[in-house]
Amino acid sequence: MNLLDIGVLSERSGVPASTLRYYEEIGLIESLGRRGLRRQFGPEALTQLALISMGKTAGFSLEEIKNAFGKRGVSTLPRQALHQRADDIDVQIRGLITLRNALRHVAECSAPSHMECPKFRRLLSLAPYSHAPTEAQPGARAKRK
Amino acid sequence: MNLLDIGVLSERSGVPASTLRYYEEIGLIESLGRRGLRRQFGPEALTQLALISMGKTAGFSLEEIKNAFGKRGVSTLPRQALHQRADDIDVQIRGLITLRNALRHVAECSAPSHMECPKFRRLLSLAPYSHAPTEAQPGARAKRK
DNA sequence: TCTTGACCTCAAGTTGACTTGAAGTGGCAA
DNA sequence: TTGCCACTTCAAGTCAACTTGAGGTCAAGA
Repeated sequence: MNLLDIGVLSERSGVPASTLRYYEEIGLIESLGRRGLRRQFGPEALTQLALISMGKTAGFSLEEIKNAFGKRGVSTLPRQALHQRADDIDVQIRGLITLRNALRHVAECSAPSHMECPKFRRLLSLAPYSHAPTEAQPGARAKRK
Repeated sequence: MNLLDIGVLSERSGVPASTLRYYEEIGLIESLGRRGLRRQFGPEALTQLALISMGKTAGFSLEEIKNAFGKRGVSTLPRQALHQRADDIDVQIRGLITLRNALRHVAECSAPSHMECPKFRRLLSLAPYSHAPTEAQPGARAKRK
């Protein structure tokens, strides 16, 4: 059987072994057994890690990712909640498009202060939550390396 | 002049006053003066906060956001770095689209485990970094509420 | 003038997501 | 059989980004 040693999974996924152990500890992924001391993972762990990576990028906490996709690919969330997450991501995508355009603009515009550039301000007016007194963005949380 | 009291800015932006003070302390935003003790902000602060919010969503650290857009709308980054950021965001957008589709699929698919659903796996194969042994995603950092 | 309440400062605490370090284990090549 | 070394556990440390708390200040309405 094609089980992956934690070291191999770490190398293939780019996720440090210490992080994989941590993910297993909090129930985000599952190892299928041991060879000696070493954890062995199934090949689907790679897919799961890609999913986790994307979920983190989307600003979901590990707990939320766990609920949405589960350890063995089983979601604990009701359909409605999942669609809500998807809707949040749509909003986020629109924000990112605006941000990307703003960055490209800043890179090219020669105005000394972008805050005073009308084109820049028009770009930002398209932000999905630029006028939002409403609390908290999509899955917004702080980020680290 | 139409200056905003910190309380008003907080209410309009949805950002807690304590956070606004923190942002000023680290040089991310700037108050234009005081009325008594109270900080007064210019109306462009609202735009800046929208930008900060989007930058956070994109996974940038406050330090990076500061460099990219500056306190007074002045970037300290070279053009090339700004375009690089924009490129990173493009990658991230593609990841989010994949994730959104995966969530919608999970919401509708009746397979007991999505990991074994061929459609789900095909969806994920479109992830921009699903096979990446390469380090660190775009501006990937950890997130909080 | 007096009170109120929203602000102020500064230090310390919190949170999620890891990382690090010390001390131990076990499969495998020499 | 002996080393080696990549793994193991467990506790403690780190980091960004805030939040909280104690004690203080001041503008404005009663």
